Amino acid sequence: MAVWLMKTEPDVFSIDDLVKAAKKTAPWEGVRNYQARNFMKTMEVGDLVYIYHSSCETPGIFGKAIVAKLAYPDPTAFDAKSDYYDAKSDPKNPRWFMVDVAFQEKLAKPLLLSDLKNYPELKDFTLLKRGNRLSVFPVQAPYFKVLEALSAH
DNA sequence: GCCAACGTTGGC
DNA sequence: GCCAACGTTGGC
Repeated sequence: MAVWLMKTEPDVFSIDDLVKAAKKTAPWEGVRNYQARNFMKTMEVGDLVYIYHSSCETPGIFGKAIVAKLAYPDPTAFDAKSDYYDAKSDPKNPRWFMVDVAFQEKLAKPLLLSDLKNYPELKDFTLLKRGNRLSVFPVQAPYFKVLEALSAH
């Protein structure tokens, strides 16, 4: 089982929105970055996903989800009315993909970015690396262990 | 293929 | 709102 982190702006889609979604499952639409897309294409059903809230008052990891469906074409790329529309994505050769994620849990104690920065063992964690803007990336085992330990407190 | 200009991300 | 960092675009 692989572990991932996916960012979302809670004003747009939050962990609470995932709780409220039908079957507590939602398509992770709107990713328009090739590296993030490529990571989603390698996800497997059952993989763990940390849900991170960005561009908000208190950025941090607020919950966990599970990959519920393998990557498939993101239909919003073909919808001219969507914010995520991409005229250059050909339906016959889709450019953008997404997975479905199913809610697993909200963290009793969120892992706030401001707190995570205090742990030297997370210094090289992708999330905390200078200039990191990637919205989907793998969480390596050592960092997974630290995050699990911290969220268990 | 280079690289300047531009757009986006995201913390603060 | 600011701005650093990064990705993408497009002229050459």
